[in-house]
Amino acid sequence: MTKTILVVEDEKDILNLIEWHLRAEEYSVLKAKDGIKGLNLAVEQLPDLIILDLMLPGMDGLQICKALKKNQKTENIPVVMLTAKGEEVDRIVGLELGADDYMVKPFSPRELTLRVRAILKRFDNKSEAPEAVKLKYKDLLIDMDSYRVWIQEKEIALTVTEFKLLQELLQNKGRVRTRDQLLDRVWGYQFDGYARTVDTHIRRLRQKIGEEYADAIETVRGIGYRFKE
Amino acid sequence: MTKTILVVEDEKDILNLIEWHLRAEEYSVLKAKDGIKGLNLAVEQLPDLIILDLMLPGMDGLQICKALKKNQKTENIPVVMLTAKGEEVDRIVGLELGADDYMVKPFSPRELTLRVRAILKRFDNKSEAPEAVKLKYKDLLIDMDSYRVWIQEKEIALTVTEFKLLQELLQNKGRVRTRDQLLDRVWGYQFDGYARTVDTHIRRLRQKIGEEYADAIETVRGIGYRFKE
DNA sequence: CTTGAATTTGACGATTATGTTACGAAATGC
DNA sequence: GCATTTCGTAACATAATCGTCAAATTCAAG
Repeated sequence: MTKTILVVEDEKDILNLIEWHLRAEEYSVLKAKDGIKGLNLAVEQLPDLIILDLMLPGMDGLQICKALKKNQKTENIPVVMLTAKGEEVDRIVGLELGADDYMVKPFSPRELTLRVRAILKRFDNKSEAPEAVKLKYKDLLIDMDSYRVWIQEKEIALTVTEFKLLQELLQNKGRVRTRDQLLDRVWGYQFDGYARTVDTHIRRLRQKIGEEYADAIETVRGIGYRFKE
Repeated sequence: MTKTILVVEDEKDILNLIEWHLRAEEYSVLKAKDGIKGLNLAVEQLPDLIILDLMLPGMDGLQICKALKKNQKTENIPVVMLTAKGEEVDRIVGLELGADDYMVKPFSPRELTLRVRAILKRFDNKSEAPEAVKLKYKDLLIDMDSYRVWIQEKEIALTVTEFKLLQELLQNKGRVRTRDQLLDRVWGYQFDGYARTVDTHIRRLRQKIGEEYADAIETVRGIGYRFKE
């Protein structure tokens, strides 16, 4: 679970400094001193994050970034761009080309590690979502990307609430979700409505998906609902 | 079971406002007006949640947070950081240092109490979840996640009360539970029914799980019941 | 073996949780 | 800005579950 970070930087001292601080934070570090090597390493090792100097021999940071974002394998790896003071004009360009953050040299080690941690956390969450974009139960298929549902190839029109409810139940197939849990996760914790609201939506959902699948949403009396395993 | 919340905030008005709203929600409130006192109170009283202003005299929110997370006794207490608008830069830092949520002033009382409730719930679940979710005795298997019970792969339909009763006995395999204990733990301490009620449910339970397993629930005359080791 | 207490058992009415439908308000789309 | 959809709530219907009671049975002690 320890994260790997690729650092592409031609100035040896800075490279080592960064490496040292990242290792202190228990990250695994890969190093490259020019753009070509950096790009190759990135594709081979698929690190969890890439720190990229803007000015590089061989192939500069912008080009590498562009290349990374074009490659399906690497397009989702977050990139932090390092720029020297005075290169500020290029900031926007760098971000537009797909970099996810930047830092202006000189930066403090503390700033670096905080930034890295923050970005990794952000992308962790991101990558959790796309994990399962599609859920299935028998011939019922739901696509979390497009918020659509099919039963035997035929699309079923669900409202957003119904969709989320179905998704939440299906995602936890076999586990009972209490009404409170469902309210929290489908409606959001800021909603303070009645638990009966859940019932009503369960009812509508069941109606729309037809008897066979309606029965798959089991009522656990006194607790809540559960999608049949 | 009423939760205690420590509020560390130097502005008297805000402190009282927060206190008032939390009390309205039946929380027990501790107050501190500077960081040092806050930290001491936290360690002494071990509240269930700490609301921490970022800007404080004596010792600022970040330092306190850091200190709390270093102390084994307090490291698992959730912290909500309060930041004034414009201090947003510190958000990440605050969260990185272990705060579990933050709120930007000014916030509405409603937002506060909802947030508090959500966080407490989240942490409640955390400490409950890692418990064993499955119990076994011979070919009898119970799954606390789905509230289901099987005997030799065949599912047995139990009501929630029966399920909890079985679970309670099985969890304390070999130990005798008095009827009063069972009433407390299965029905809840607020229930004031007769001990005979337990008998009836034991009866129904025994009936449903079949002779072999019925016999595993032993009657300890004059005391209560015990699940055979 | 007798006896009283404890437990088992079955029945029943009460209670409670959920299903169902309807309706007005809010959100959404055109 | 109007028409339509979607939502949350309430009210009622239905069904599952419960707690209590009382009679039957078992148990243990003498």
